[in-house]
Amino acid sequence: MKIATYNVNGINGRLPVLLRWLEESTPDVACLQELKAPDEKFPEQAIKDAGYNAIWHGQKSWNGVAILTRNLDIKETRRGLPGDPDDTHSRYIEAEVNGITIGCLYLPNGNPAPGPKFEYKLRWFERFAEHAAELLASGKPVVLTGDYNAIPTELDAYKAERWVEDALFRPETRVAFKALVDQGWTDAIRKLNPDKVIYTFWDYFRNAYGRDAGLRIDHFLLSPDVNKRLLAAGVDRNVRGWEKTSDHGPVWVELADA
DNA sequence: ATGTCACTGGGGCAGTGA
Repeated sequence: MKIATYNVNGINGRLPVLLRWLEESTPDVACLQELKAPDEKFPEQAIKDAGYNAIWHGQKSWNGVAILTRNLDIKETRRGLPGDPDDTHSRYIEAEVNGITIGCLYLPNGNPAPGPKFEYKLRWFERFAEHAAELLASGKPVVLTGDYNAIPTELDAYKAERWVEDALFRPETRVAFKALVDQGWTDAIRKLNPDKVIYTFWDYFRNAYGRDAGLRIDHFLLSPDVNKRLLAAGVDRNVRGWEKTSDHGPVWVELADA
């Protein structure tokens, strides 16, 4: 079973890129972030024609998350992150697919930091960690994947020293990410590549992709029994080189059957 | 600081978020 995550940066603007990637990569599950579209503008028919079922949680202009499946039923278990009824951002959707609970998240960017956006990021991170702990305690197989907007370590950023003041790499963000993983999750990409420089994002400025000046901010966290099933993990970095592409590349894991 | 995208309102392009 192949599960992927992809920050599409505008699902309608990137639709040709998304459809091409789905056709070439054929993930069984695809978690999408940054739809940048309200619910009624989700390209439901094009996704269906590509062979995928979908659930989505959209929002006008910003954010927005979706889970797509190919030949698998989706049972939605949560829409929106619990813990703050005043939070209006569409940043979390969760479903049970093929016996696995899959959480698809778009963690706040948090820049500029310090400031209210960074405070929102840290609060969101806390709420997410609480929910993650509950999922872990349930004993069910769980995958939490998406754009975490968190650079875990110096290995995960080109010229990390330039990112120390940025919300993606500030100490508070790194501490929050490490505390989350330390609940008992496995960072799938890092587990299979302990020392390798692997990026999932290259910004649009200064030919970052051409220079491979990237960041690793899209992550797969696996619960212990999913971790035992982990066969492979990778980044479809070539997709970042396509025309009219997102600034993120798709990331995926391959799991053995239960 | 720089730089480049997508989206919105409103009908060109500035403002916003990333």
